[in-house]
Amino acid sequence: MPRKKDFDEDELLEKAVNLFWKKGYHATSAQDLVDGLGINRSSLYNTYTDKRTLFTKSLKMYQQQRTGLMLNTLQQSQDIGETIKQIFNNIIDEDMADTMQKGCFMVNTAVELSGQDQEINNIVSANNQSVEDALVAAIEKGRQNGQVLNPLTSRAIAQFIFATISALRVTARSGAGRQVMQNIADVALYSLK
Amino acid sequence: MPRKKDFDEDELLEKAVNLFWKKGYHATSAQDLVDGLGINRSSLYNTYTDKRTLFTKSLKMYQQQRTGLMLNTLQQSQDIGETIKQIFNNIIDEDMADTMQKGCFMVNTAVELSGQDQEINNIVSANNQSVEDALVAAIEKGRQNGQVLNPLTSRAIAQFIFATISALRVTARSGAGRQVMQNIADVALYSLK
DNA sequence: ACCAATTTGGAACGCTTGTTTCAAATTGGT
DNA sequence: ACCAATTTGAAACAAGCGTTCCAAATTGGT
Repeated sequence: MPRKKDFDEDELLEKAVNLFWKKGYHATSAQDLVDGLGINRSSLYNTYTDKRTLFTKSLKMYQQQRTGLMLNTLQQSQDIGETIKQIFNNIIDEDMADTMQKGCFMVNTAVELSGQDQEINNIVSANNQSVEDALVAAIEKGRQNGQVLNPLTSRAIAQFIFATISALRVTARSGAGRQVMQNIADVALYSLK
Repeated sequence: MPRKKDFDEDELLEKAVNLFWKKGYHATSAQDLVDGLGINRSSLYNTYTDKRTLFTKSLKMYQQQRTGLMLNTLQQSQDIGETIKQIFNNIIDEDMADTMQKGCFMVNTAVELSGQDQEINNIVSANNQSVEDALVAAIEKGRQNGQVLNPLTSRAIAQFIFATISALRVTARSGAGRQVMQNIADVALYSLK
């Protein structure tokens, strides 16, 4: 049998995530990837097929990790107000800790590519839908426990919360400071009361 | 004296806006611009210097037109709730009428480039600030007229409204339908009550 | 009608893009 | 120790990128 790869595929995929996340698909060149992953061109191409496939794999890995965390948080929610506040705070802390202002890989990709690439549009849409559905379930549960007084539908509120999350991450990517982020989250939370 | 240009610079600039708006900076090639504007390469380069300059001019034109309209609307506001609702509805109508799902040129650009290009970052930041300030003024006025019960600061609310506008346009760019857009706007408006 | 200024068209530039090729190096199994 | 499979490195690929060049065409002013 042959020799084994002397690098870890997933570890490299994580590096690819960060490269694409920072500069987007078009602005990240094959050379950037070779340099950033620290492997040879050949290895890159015979491991990940091509740039687009590597991008797709990167996006899927990101989605599983990040969205997975959020779905868990929502499923374990006991107090919907606290849960949403916690989600907002996590986002704010993460974005403020990121010196590269990367924002959200999923949102960035949606803006850059979802109008021009059907497969990527599907990944983005499926992700949005799963988060939205988890939000609906958590809000519905909170409503039954008397935690939600807002008379609008749970789905409408869920779509609003999701939109606010997107907005926070676009805001962070544009270089806003913590106070702005906190203000947006505070006003959004106020609307749930 | 020499012959005059046989095309209108601003008219062509508007075409450039639409091209960059649709596909973004990196994905719009010089060839796309030549085809889309319908002029020769030479004319393009000796009129607009280069691709980056053309992009910058396009972005500034968009900013003056769109933001100008919004600032006017806000300055003439008599009922802040109605004004915000009207702004949201205009955005929804415009986005739903756009078969190309272009979203907002300013938001798209912020996501694609503002982290990597200082000059463009400045244009985006200045734009955001002017809209935010106009929102603060209009909210402040509404507050004095008893139209705003929300106890949070006018600036916080302004930043939230601006974020919601961004979110609406990212949502539209991702391909969402009218109902989703309307739901987001409805919940956001509820928070002003 | 002519001159001078400017635009125009088309070819060509050098460079970077994403991708492929292939021989050499490496390694596990027998 | 050898074979077979696989990875690796470096060079090369064609295609497309943004940009420049220059001769030809066009036009206003005198």
